[in-house]
Amino acid sequence: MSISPKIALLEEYALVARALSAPARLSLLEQLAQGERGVEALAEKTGLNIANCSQHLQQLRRAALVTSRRDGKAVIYRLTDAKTLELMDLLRIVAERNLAQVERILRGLSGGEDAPEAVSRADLAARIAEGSVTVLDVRPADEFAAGHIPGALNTTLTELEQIMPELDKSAEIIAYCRGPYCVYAHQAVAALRKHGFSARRLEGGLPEWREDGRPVLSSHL
Amino acid sequence: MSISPKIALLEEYALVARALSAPARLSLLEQLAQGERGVEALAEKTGLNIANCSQHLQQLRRAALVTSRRDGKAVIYRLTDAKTLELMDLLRIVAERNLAQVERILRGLSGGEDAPEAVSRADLAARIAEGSVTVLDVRPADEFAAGHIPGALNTTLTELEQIMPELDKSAEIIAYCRGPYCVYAHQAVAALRKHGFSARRLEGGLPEWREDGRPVLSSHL
DNA sequence: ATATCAATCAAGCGATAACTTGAATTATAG
DNA sequence: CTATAATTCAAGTTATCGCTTGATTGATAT
Repeated sequence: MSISPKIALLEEYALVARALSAPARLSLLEQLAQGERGVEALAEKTGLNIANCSQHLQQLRRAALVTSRRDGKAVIYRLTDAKTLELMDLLRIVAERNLAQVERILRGLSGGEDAPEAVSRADLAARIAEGSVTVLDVRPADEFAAGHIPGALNTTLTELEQIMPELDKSAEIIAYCRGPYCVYAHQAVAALRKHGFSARRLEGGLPEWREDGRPVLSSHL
Repeated sequence: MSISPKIALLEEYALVARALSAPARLSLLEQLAQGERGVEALAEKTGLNIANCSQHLQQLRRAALVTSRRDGKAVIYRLTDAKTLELMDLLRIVAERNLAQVERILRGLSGGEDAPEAVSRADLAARIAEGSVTVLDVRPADEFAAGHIPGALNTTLTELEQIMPELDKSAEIIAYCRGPYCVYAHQAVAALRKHGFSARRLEGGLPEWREDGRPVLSSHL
């Protein structure tokens, strides 16, 4: 005898939520938000064992949050559509608004200082146009190469201190990274402010910037 | 040694998703979307054991999707804010758009027939104003009493066939129930159409209608 | 205070999930 | 056709989840 359609529906909705309920899978989704990737590349970026990574990706696929295609012997995964991003974002918003623990972690990232408000993407676009900001891309070099905001400077957190002397102290620095789940920009802003720079974080990251239809530059194809 | 803040953040986001990953909890949220309730009432409506129900509610509270207050010896739960509804809705949208299984279930609810498009709440409001529709509330009587669309007729699915003769065949019937997770309206529309009525489903349910700021009538306070 | 009712806590059971390891597929290259 | 590389499958272990049962807490009413 079949279970009630009501329960069957709820099971399906729950399946989608369950796919989002493991940190490892959220991490994979964050990577995929940057662009499509193969299993091996995703495993390396997220620090997962390859078989394990593949299994997580299959769960995401079952929940229809990602899709895959074959390219030779590789299988390339990507986000199904913008709704996946919306879900991730809403999840984060609810957690940030209501969970004390999240606030504590974010405060910790900012070195105890009060972090300034993030800059909206529209504001950044306007300020880039008038040339009054330095844009800092705080992601690994390969992700920067795959696509970044035109005119952005690329640095990792560890290199940041070394290149600080070269930065223009008179212009405000806007840092961004992979997106709302990524903490690099938070940490970069904290480090810069500690050294006397005027710095803020971009709201969202490259995926959101791209989603807005704003220009993205790739170093090599 | 503490884990990285990055992972800690993802754990928190995952906690919210996990709270949404059990059909029982989605069912509780659906009930709470109707209005605040005590544990016992929720247990009865969802068919859960009381202790079990309490535990599920606590998980929802840990994820900040619901809040609770004491009222005498009772503990009253309610949705934290509209974001919780948004999350539930987005979950449903992703599942409906991308999961074949969901489509199959929904088609089954409509008795194999092609179900007509749902009516938007704005359209219904306009048509109520001009008096050209019969509004049907397909929820249990107690929920109807607690709040319903003014002018709506209340019936359960089982009683529907008996009251059909009293219904105006010339006016279109718009059925609604608890909301997008609820299947009563789907089933009522299917039954009505099978009997030759012109019937459609309201998009969303009473919680969404109320959220829009539209009038809601309670039979007793 | 004691009794009562609503809700929560605590312990135990079966089922499921995450991760690891090693084998099996699938598509290309030689 | 065989070899190789990328991915998936399968099996096993440990941990966690959902549910049940019985005891406990917290707030009223007698």
